[in-house]
Amino acid sequence: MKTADPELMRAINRFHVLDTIRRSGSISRVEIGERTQLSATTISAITASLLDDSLIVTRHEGDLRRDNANRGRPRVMLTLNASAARVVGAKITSSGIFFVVTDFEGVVLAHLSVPVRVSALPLDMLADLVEDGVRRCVLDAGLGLADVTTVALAVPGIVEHGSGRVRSSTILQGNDVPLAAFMSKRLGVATIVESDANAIAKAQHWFGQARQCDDFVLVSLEDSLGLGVMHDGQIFRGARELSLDLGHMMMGVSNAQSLRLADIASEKAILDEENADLRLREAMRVGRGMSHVRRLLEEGNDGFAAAASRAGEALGIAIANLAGLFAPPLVILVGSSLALGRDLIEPLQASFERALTEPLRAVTNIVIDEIGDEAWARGAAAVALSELYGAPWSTTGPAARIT
Amino acid sequence: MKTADPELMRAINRFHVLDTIRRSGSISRVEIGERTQLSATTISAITASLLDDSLIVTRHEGDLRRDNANRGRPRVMLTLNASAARVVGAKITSSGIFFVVTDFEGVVLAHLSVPVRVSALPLDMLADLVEDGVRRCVLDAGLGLADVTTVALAVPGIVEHGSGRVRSSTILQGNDVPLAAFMSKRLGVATIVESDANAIAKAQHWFGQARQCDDFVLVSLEDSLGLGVMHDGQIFRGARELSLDLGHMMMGVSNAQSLRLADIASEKAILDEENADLRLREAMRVGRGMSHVRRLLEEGNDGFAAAASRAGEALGIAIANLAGLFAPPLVILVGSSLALGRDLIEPLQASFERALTEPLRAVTNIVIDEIGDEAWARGAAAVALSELYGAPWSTTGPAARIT
DNA sequence: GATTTTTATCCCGATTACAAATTAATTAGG
DNA sequence: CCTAATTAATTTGTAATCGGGATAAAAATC
Repeated sequence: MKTADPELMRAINRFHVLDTIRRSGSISRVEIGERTQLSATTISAITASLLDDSLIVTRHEGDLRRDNANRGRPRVMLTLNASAARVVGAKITSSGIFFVVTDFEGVVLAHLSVPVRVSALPLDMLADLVEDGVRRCVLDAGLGLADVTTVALAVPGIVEHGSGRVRSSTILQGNDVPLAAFMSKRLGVATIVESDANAIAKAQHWFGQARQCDDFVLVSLEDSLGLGVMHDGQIFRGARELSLDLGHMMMGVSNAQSLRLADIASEKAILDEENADLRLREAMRVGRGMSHVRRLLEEGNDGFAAAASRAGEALGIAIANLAGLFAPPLVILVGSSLALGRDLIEPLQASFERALTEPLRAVTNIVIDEIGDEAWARGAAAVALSELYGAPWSTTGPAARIT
Repeated sequence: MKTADPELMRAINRFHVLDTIRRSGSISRVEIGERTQLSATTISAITASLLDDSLIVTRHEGDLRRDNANRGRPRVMLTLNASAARVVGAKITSSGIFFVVTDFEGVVLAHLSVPVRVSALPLDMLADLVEDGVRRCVLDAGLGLADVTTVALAVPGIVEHGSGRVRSSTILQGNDVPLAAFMSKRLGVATIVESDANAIAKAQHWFGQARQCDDFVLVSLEDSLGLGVMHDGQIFRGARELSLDLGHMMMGVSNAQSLRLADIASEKAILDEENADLRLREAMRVGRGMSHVRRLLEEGNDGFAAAASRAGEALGIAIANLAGLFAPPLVILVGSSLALGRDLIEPLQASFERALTEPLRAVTNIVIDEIGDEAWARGAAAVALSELYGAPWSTTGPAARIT
C-alpha cells in the first residue's frame, strides 16, 4: 500500500470522475456528484482540470432531466473528448492477428484482420507482422503513427504484466520474451502487452456483458485456456503479476502422469481426438477448426461429440473450482471453442451445476458470449485507454516507454 | 473504491505508522520516516495523535543507532501501548475450544483449553460454551469482561465476513447462523467471526513464518480443509466476502459422482479408511486421531499409509492449482493432519512439484508449520486487533456491535 | 419584466502533507 | 567545565486538498 498524499487523493477522485463520465457516456456535473458522493466544489475543480487537459468536452444539448421539473439553469453535459487520444489494440492468435484503432472513448475507427498463421515465431518476425498491421490499420483510420498514444497487444499464454514480457506462449519462439519493450522500440510508440483473457475481460467490463458488474470471472476457450478475474473493478493478478492460466489446472489425481485441463479441453485436445481428416486439418490451419467440427456435429457425425462432452465436463468442474475461490456473481465464457455449440455447453453447464458448492449455486450465473475477434482487439485498446485514464492504483502498470 | 478525502488520507498514513510500529516492536520516529517515506512532520503529528490516544508509548531506552555515530540527540523509541486494549481470541474445533486473552500487542495474557466435543451444536449451546470460556479466560488474565474490547472467534467452515454469519460449519447446527451478532449480544462485547484459516493466516503474518511476506497462501488441514489467501498484506476474499474453502475443490472428472478434495484428504476421510478400531475411535473423539495414526505408522502398521499418501497426493495437486492462480512465493501448511508426518508430506511435496507449472516451480516454497491450537486463537485475537488498528481499507469489516 | 428554480462557481475555513527553520538533547573536544 | 558539533523532534510557514455556504448564471414560469 502506498503512502497517501494530496496528490494521490486528487488522482483518485479525478479518476473517479473521469470513469463516471466514461461509463455514462454523457453526464452532468450534478449527476456525477450524486454518483461519486463528491462535493459539487470538488467536481467543478476536477472537471475544469479535465476540460483544461482536453480529456472531456462540454455539450449543451441533450439535457434530459429525470423528473418533469424542467426549469432552472440547464445542465451542461460532459463527454469524453473522443479525439483526446488514439490507441491501437491488437489480438494475436495462432490463426491471425486482429487490429483496431479506437479513439479515446473506445469507439472503433478502423479495424483490420490479418489471417496469417502465427506459431512459435521468432520475436522479430512477429514484430514485422505486428508493425505492418499497426501501420496499415492506423492509415485506414486516416491517421499517422504519431497520432497513436499507445499500442496494446493481447497475446495468448502467460504474460508478465508490468515488464511486458511473454513468459510462454504458442505464438512466440522461446520463453520470457520482452515483447513490450521490443515493440515499443520498433514502433516508437509506448506498448503494453496483456494476456488475451485479461484484454477480453476488460472489454466485457467496458463494453460487454459485465458493464455494471465489478466482479466476474472470464474464461477464454481458445487455443489455450485463459482466465481473467475482475475483482472490484480491477484485473486481479497474483503476487508475481503473471496473467492467469486455466490450462495448467490439474484435473485428476488418479494416474501418476499429469492430466491437465489443457489436455482435455483445449482446442487442440478436442480436435486431435480422431486424427483429424484432411478437411479438418485445413480448417484448423486457418482457425476455423471449431466451426468445421460444429458442422460435422450438426450433420450427425458425432465423432467429436464425446470429446466435446469430455471437454465441457472438465471445464464445468474447473470453472466451479474457480467460482468457489472467487465467488463471482458472473462467469463469462468466450472463445472459439464455443463454436462447438451445445455439445460442449450442455455438459459444461451440467457439471458446473453439479460441482458448484451449495451456497453459490443459485447466485452464480454463466453467460456465454460468442464475440468476434474485433472485440478482443477492442479489449486490448481498452487496456491501453485505462492506462491513459490515469488510475492511481495502476491496474496494468505503465506501458513500456520508448527508449 | 471509496472516494478520497483528507480524512481517508490521514487514516491511511496513520495506519501505516501504527503498523510500522507494531511490526518493528520498538522504533524511532526517524526510522518510521525511512520506512514509510512520510515526512518527519507528518510522523510527528501522527505519533503525537497516537500518543494522545494512548495507543503507543515512548521509551527512552534502547536507542541503537545503526552506524557507529552515537552522537546527537538520542532517538525516542515508540512502542505499542500493551494495555491500550485487551481482546479475546478463540478457536473452535470439533474436539475443543481454545481461548487466549491478549493485550494490544498480541502478547498472550492467559490461555484456556476446553476439551469438549463440538459437533453440530445448536447456537445457544455453542454460545454457552464460548461465553463460559471467554469469562474464565478473562478472569485468568486478571481482568473483567468490561476490559475486553473485542472477541474474535475462529471457526471451521464457511463464514460470511462482515455480517459475521456462519454459512456452514461442522460445529454448528443449521446453516447461515448469525454467530457474531448472537455472541456480541450475549457477551455485551463486540464480536467478530472469522474462518479458522483466515485467522491462522493472520497469525502467520503477524507472528509466524510470514512476517515479512505480504503474499502467501495458507492451507489448513484439519477436520475441514481451509484456505486463507494473503494478498498484498490483506486477507483476500471473494466477491461475496465468503471465506475460502479448499475441501470443495473437485479432484477429478472421470466418474460422474463428485470427488471432492474433502473426500480424499480431510481428517475424516483419512481416518475412516479402515473402519477405525476402538482405540482410534477414542483418539478421534478427543481430537488426537492423527497423532494416534502417526504412532501406528511409526510402529510399522501401514494400514493408513495408503490413505495418507492418497491424501497427500491430492493436496499437492490442489495446492499447485492454487499456486497457479495466486502465484504466492510462500505456501504454509498447518493443521492437525500434519501429525501424520512424512507419509502425508512426502507425497504432497512430490505431487506439488509435479503439478506446479514451470515458471513457478523454483520460486514457490512450501513451509510446514506444526503449530499448537493456541496460535490459532492468537490469530483470532490478531484479527480483532487489526480491526482496532483502524485500517482504512477495512480488511475484516466491522465487528458486530452491541445492540 | 419579475420571480422561481436549478446549476455552476467563488470564497472561506478546516485539514493535510511537506519543506525549512527552530528547538532540544546529547556527545566530542578544548 | 564549558562550547561546538551532531542528530532528533518540533514548530512555523506554504501549498494543496475537500467541503459548506454564499454568489453568479441561465433558463422557465408567472
